[in-house]
Amino acid sequence: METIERKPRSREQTRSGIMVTAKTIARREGWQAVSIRKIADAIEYSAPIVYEYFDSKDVLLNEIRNEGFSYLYQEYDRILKLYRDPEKRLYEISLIQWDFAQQQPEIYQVMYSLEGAYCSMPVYQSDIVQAVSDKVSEIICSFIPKSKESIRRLFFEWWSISHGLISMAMMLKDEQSIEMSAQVYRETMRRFVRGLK
Amino acid sequence: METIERKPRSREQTRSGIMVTAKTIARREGWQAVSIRKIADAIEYSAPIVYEYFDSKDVLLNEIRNEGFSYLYQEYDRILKLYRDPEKRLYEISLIQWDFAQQQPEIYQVMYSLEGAYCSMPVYQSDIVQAVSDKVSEIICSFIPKSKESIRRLFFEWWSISHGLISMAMMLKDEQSIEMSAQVYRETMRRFVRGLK
DNA sequence: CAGGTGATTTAACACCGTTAACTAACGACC
DNA sequence: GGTCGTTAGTTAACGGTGTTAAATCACCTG
Repeated sequence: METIERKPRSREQTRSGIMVTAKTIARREGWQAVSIRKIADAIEYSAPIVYEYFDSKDVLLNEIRNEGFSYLYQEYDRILKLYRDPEKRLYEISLIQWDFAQQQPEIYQVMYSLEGAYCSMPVYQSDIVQAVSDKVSEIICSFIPKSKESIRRLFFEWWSISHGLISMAMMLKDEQSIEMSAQVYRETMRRFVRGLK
Repeated sequence: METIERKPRSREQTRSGIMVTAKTIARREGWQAVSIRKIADAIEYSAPIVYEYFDSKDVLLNEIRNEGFSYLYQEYDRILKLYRDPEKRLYEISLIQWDFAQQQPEIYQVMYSLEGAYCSMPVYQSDIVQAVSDKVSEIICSFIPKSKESIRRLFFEWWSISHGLISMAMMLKDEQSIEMSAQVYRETMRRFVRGLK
């Protein structure tokens, strides 16, 4: 039997409200300013309510991280349906990575524990991260089928180069124009993709 | 009559003791476990004493970060005296970056605000970071003299690729052998250096 | 009406960074 | 000797954190 909704919000609404609020505060004031009490205030509840939805702050951050990887997974899928050429595919996926980091920096930060957005759970223990890795690895493999080991190395290299340029651009955003960083990113990723064949 | 059990230490000794202790705790338990009180306990003083030496925790972390960049500066200098070939120079400097991150991960973390080692002060405002940047830029310039803008882009690219591989290797250290990461690092940096001429 | 049940809050604990107020020891001067 | 100022070091406190146990309140059922 469905209970009557006293509050105009369903359980799922409240849950996602907590996540949205956390991200909003993080975007405005940085992750280190995100506290359970501040989130509770914003959603007009008391602090312990947050623990009805998330076992700890750590799992809340982990959920947001997974949300980020999940979004990337979707977008990668979209690209795979749009293009057939492996070169085009990998390059477009690289661009998605960049755009994502620009448009939702607070999520990107929590995904890689950047700028005080600490999440103790290791990334690789998440299924969605594994799925994203597999998807990209597959594209690299479709380039030139190589040994599993080689594919793994190339994926590691692609991921690292992309992440390195993105995180460094974030770090230097106040002294180096985003447009210049974006140019270097595009050139570098294009060169990497070309170098694969 | 109870005597003072605390060893008489000079001001400079105490100061560096604080920094060493902070790094030791960070190495053992991670940066998020480093607190002023814990440091004070370890050096057998009360918490406010730490503030006699550092205005805030932020300043303390910034000092440790600068110490890290200062070490790199020294090592880069050593390389410049050892080799004349620009290609060799840049490659060796890349290797120093890697070794440093492996041997003193806690310092590397605070240098780039990784893994909860948050330091609010922006890196580029530090003179020593500027000096390190200039040194590497000079080497890149000695390769093929190009426009200031091009040098800047190449330095940004070198720094990002190196940092990307290092931070990703750190992140995946429990599921991907360091030796494999090191191999990819060496190959990638070698390829980058070769590509410059 | 009484009782139970689930949602929600209050109060508390043990920490955190940071600062003000206090104490104990020491040397200088009268 | 006694009084002062200085200094090193402490304790105690403030407002904040994540987290949990206990208390409260609104509602449905018997």
